[in-house]
Amino acid sequence: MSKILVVEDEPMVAEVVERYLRRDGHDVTIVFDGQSAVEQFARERADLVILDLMLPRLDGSAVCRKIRATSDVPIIMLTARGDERDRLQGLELGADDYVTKPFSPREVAARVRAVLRRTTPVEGRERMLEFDRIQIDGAHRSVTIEGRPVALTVREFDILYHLASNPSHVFSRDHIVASLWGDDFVGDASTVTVHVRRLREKIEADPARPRHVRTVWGVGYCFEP
Amino acid sequence: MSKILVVEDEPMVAEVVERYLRRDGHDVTIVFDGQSAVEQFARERADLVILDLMLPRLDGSAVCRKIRATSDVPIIMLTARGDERDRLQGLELGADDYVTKPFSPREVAARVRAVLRRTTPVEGRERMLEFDRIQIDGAHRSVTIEGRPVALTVREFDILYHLASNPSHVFSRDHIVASLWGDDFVGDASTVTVHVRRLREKIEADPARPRHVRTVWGVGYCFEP
DNA sequence: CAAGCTCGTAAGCCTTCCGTAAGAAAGCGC
DNA sequence: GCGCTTTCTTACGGAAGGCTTACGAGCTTG
Repeated sequence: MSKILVVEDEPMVAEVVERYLRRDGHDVTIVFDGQSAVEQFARERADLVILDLMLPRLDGSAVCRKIRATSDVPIIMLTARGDERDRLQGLELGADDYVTKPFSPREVAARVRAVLRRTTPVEGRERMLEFDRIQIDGAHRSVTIEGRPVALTVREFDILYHLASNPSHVFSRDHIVASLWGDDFVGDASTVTVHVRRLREKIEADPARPRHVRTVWGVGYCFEP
Repeated sequence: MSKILVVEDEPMVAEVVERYLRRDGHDVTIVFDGQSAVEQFARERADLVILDLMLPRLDGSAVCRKIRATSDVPIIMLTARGDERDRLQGLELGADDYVTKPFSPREVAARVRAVLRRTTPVEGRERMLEFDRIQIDGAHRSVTIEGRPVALTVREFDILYHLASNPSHVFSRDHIVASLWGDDFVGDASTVTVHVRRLREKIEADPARPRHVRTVWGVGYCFEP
């Protein structure tokens, strides 16, 4: 789901938090001191940072400043119990939220969900794509062909929607992989081939001679109304 | 969305709160002392006031009283850390809710949403949703299927109502949790799964093959008339 | 206070989906 | 037509997501 960087010097705390975040499907990286945090963040941008204020080598506020210098990534601070100074410092530095110790890992996970919901904008690309024979409803994630509803899987729908949002434009397999799976997908572009195959099985009258999802030899696929 | 007046003398805090409220689509005005608050409110009525109790020139309780003299606008108090006296004073003065410092901006935003939900009656709320086989009465919170009344629990009804108010629109579990439980719910979205299961048990002819509350794999649930 | 409901959590099962690999077929240049 | 590359097709094991069930806590009711 999202890449989260946890900066916490107490291994036990870090571990518990990690477990909870992983359960929410996040990709978690842990570092135990401030210096490593900055380095790690420079190396690989996270979608959210959980930052303890008390850290060895480089304290939380400094880390926050350094990160803020180059990024608007949401930051959740872990502060000592209700310390007024900490709080002000945190807000001043641009933390998006903070949790005071002692905290429950659940609470942290909940905050993470809330912040992510807030910061990752709801997909605005939920258009309705209508053609003579085929309608693709982005909001409902449903497809009808000649009035008949067709059940597509997540991948199939995403591919169809992607292609159909630019009719007769040719997309390479690599492009499709990058758009739908993300750049960090380690795998073969041939996966797309299989999905297209299954997609055709569902939406084409004759899957062997596709009419809507055409193959452009040596290049990729394109959607024709 | 709504016009909100923030009365807070600490610019940093005010700014963060403002940022959060704006993200929720509100129209935010900030003033830094009590006297200005009263004047500003007289000049332009707000839909909600966020009021620090400790203020220069004219303190929060006085401001609250003055505003209350002419308006029923919802007021959210910001009080010093868990000070019992402050809290009582706040409620006594007619505040609708209060948040104790130190607070997270997210918490304030959540309270604002909650208060607005409470105080501004949403149009179309408590509607009567009628379909061929199912009638859902929002006002009486009752449901009939083929003329036969069905007893649903609070959660079950809320979920059904939520889904049915947008037929064939797909809602993710997370979305449902956020809408019905609120942002500050600490818990698993799988709870929804269980409630849906129980709901189906009551309204579907064959719960294993649901007709009305359909699962959209990898996405969520949707209601079909 | 006992009985009954409702709700949230956890655990195991089951279905569906996904990615890969490998051989078959098709398109291209010659 | 012949080799070569690209795409199609198929099958399969693992993973992910959803379903189901059970249970304890909390609340209400009698």
